Amino acid sequence: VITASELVDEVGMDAFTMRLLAERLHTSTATLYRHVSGKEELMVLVVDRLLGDQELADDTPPSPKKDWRATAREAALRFHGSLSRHPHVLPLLVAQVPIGPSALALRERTVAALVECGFSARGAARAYTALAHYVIGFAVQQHAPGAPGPADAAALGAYYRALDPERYPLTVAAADDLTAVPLEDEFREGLDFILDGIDRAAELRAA
Amino acid sequence: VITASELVDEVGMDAFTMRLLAERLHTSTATLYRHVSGKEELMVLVVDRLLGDQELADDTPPSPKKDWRATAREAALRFHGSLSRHPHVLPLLVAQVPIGPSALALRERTVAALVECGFSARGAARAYTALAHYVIGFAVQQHAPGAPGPADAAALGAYYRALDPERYPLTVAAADDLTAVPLEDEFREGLDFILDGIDRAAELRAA
DNA sequence: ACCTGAACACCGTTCAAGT
DNA sequence: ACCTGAACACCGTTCAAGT
Repeated sequence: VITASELVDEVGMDAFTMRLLAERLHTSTATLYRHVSGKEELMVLVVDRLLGDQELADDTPPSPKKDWRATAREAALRFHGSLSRHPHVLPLLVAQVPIGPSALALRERTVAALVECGFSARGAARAYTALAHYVIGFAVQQHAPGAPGPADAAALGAYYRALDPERYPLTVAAADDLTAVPLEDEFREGLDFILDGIDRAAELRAA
Repeated sequence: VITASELVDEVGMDAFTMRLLAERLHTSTATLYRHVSGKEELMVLVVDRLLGDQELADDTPPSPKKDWRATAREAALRFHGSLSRHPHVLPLLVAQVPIGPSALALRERTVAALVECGFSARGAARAYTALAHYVIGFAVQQHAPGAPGPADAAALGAYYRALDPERYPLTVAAADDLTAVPLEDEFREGLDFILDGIDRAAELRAA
C-alpha cells in the first residue's frame, strides 16, 4: 500500500498500473493478487493511507481552547492542506465514500474537538459533514488534472477576454476577477462563508 | 455527442467504450476518430452537453425579482438537480474545468441575475464561483459510484454502531445523526450555510 | 505452500487496404 | 474522399506449471 501510494503520487492515476507496481516491488502482477483482491481494493487502502497521513499533523495543540470557529477553521485548513499534498490521489476520494479506519479517526477527533467547544453531538456531526463535503469537493476541483494552476491564470484570463462580448458580456468584463484570485484564496473565502453560516445556526451549539 | 451522452447515462463511465459507441452508431471505431480527436475530447463535449441541458429549464421566470437569496438558491438547486439527473457524467466534471460554451452561458446568466439583484459585478462573480464549486463538489460526492443511497443508510448506520465504542465513541453515539439525514437535505443545509455567509459579506452587494 | 510466465479478454488508437 | 477490418500496444486479471 505504501509503495502504491508513492507510485500514484509520482506518476498519477492514469499511469498507475498493476504491472508498474509489481515491477517496483520486484515481483509479478499475479503475486499482487495474493495480498489484495484487485485494483479497487488497493485504491481504497491508498485513500485511507492519505487520510491517515492527515492525522499525523496533530502534534500542534488544538488551538487556544473553546473557540469553535478557530478550531473548525484550523481543522478544515489542515485537511485541505493534506489533500493538496497528494493531488493525484484526490480523484479516488470521489470514487468511494471514505469509511476506512483513518477516515473514521479523523472525524472522531474533529467532532470531539467541536463538542469540547460547546456543540451538541448532533450539531458537531452536522457541522463536520458540511465542512468535510466542502473541503473534499473543493480540493477535488482545485487539483483536478487540467485545472488551472497559478501559471495558467493568465491564459485563462486571456481566453475569457477573447470571448464574444455580445454573448458573454459579464464574463469578458470580469475576466480579471474570475482568474486573478488564486484558488487557494477562493477556498478560504468559501470556507469562511460556511463558517459564518454555521455560526448563524446557533441551535447547532445548544447542548 | 448525443449518443455518447445517452450511453454514459445508461451504462456508466467504466462500461462506456469507444467500441460500444461505434456499435450503437452502426459504424466502426476508426470512423469515430474522423469526428473527434479521441475519447478525451468526446468527454469534454459530453460534459458541456450536460451543462447545456441545465440551461433549458430556464422557462420559469427568474423569481419575484430583486431577492438575491431566492434567486441564488433557486439557481443552485436547479444546477444541483440537473447534475443529479446525470450521475454517471459527474465524475467527468472533476477531470476537467468546464469552460465550454454551455458552462460559460450558465455562468453568464446566473451572474447577470445576481447583478440585477444588486450585487457588484465582482461580488456576483465571487458568489457564483463559491456556489458553483459547492454544488459541483457536493454532487460529485453524493452520486459517486458506491456512495450510500437512501437504501444504504440503514446498512451504514449498522456499520457505525458496530464499531469499537472505545475508539470511535462519538461516531457510535451519533450513528443515527450521521446516516438518517438524506444527502439531499444535507446539500440544502450546506447551501444555506453558504448563502448565510454571502449574506453577511455585505460588501459583495455594494454596487 | 507460495510464486510466476504466459495467456485471456479486453481497451484506445492507428493505418493499410478497400469502395 | 470517405470508411473499415485488422492490427498494435497496452490494460486488469487468472491459472497451469514450476519451485
